[in-house]
Amino acid sequence: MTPDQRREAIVDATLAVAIEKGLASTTVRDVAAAMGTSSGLIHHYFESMDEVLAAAFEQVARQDLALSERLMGEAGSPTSAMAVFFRTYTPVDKDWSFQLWLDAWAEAARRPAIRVVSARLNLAWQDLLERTIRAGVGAGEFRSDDPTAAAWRILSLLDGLALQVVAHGTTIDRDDVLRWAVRAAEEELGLSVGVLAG
Amino acid sequence: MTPDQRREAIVDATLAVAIEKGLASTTVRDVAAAMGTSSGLIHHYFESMDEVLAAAFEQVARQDLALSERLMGEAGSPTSAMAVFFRTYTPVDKDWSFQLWLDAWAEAARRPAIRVVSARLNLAWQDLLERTIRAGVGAGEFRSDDPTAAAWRILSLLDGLALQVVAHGTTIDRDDVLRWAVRAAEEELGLSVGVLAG
DNA sequence: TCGTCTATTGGACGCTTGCGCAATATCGTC
DNA sequence: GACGATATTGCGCAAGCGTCCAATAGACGA
Repeated sequence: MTPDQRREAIVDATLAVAIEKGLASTTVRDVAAAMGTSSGLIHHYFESMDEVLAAAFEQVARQDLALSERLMGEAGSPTSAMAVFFRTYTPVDKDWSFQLWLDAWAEAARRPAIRVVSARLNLAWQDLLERTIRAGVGAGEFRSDDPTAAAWRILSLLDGLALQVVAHGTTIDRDDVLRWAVRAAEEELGLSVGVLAG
Repeated sequence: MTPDQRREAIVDATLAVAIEKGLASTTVRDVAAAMGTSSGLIHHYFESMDEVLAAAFEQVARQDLALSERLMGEAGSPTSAMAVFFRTYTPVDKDWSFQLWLDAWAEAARRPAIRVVSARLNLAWQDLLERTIRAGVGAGEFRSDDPTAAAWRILSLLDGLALQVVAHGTTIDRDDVLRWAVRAAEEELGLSVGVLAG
């Protein structure tokens, strides 16, 4: 294995563990066991465990963003791009990804490395939404007098609702999140009810 | 010190530590040191550290809720109660309180005691909002075909936006949060622009 | 004054953590 | 085939954690 491959393997293994145990309780030994190697190897490629965790979080967050960005780009119109956004942002089988976001937000205030990554990626999501909204307004599909605010509102409402599902699991369920967020977005963008659903 | 006073002292000390170090990395020894007592004493009053942390978080969250509930109750109408809600939910000088919410949401998945408290208090906030909305609809001040969903949307949008300020500090600022959330709520409840502001 | 009950101490226990380090395996190069 | 570089091992270290417990201190009623 080349150094680059090995670094990648470490990040992948870290991710696999973090999915099950959470970012905060992922240990060097866990990662080593997941790779089938020794724990010392990880410190041969990374200065500290914090850097490993930050790299893992960044990878997952960037992959999710890249996937949504690609699928939204392939959509035929801003309206269907927005529908794709809702489907890809709230996948049923990826609670662990959102749990990583919760961990990151909580840790951001105290860990500069995490704050930088988290802020950059949140901004990137908002930017993706804002560009889509502006395109929709330009194409006459959406109506919005403040695309910046609209993008933040759509994103933050989804975050706030999804948070309830992932953190508590009992307050509201996944269907509520998607239904309520989609409905708010339709209102926000001047669309008729049901256009963004399904 | 009576048992009640001691319990209270433990919770207070835990809070003081948690505000600085975060809920997740507050240890028994930290709390004992903050009180100037031994660590064993804490386990004489609490079954586990999880319960201490949950009690500390609950104290802050219940105080905030009680304050909002009281002030909203003193408001003359559902509309002004809703305006009071926005002013009390986003206080300038209490970032640390919202930071504890972030900690709690992230830890909820791993610590049952925290999950229970966090879920209960989130539900209580939603319930407070839902009751206000229903009162407003009954009084002919609001328009809403689903007060439950409306309450969750208003609360979650505010959480999602506030999260950006507290976690990152750079993406958006406090004024944006209040302005955007208020605007969305006015839309949600069929109010004219500016009614909930100031 | 004595006895009892409880608050409080302070350290031991077992476990886990990130990290460092000497020893070993592996592999490309001459 | 030998050698040097480096990838990899596996264990040890010191520190930290929550929890538990025997011992002590102190207050209060009999």
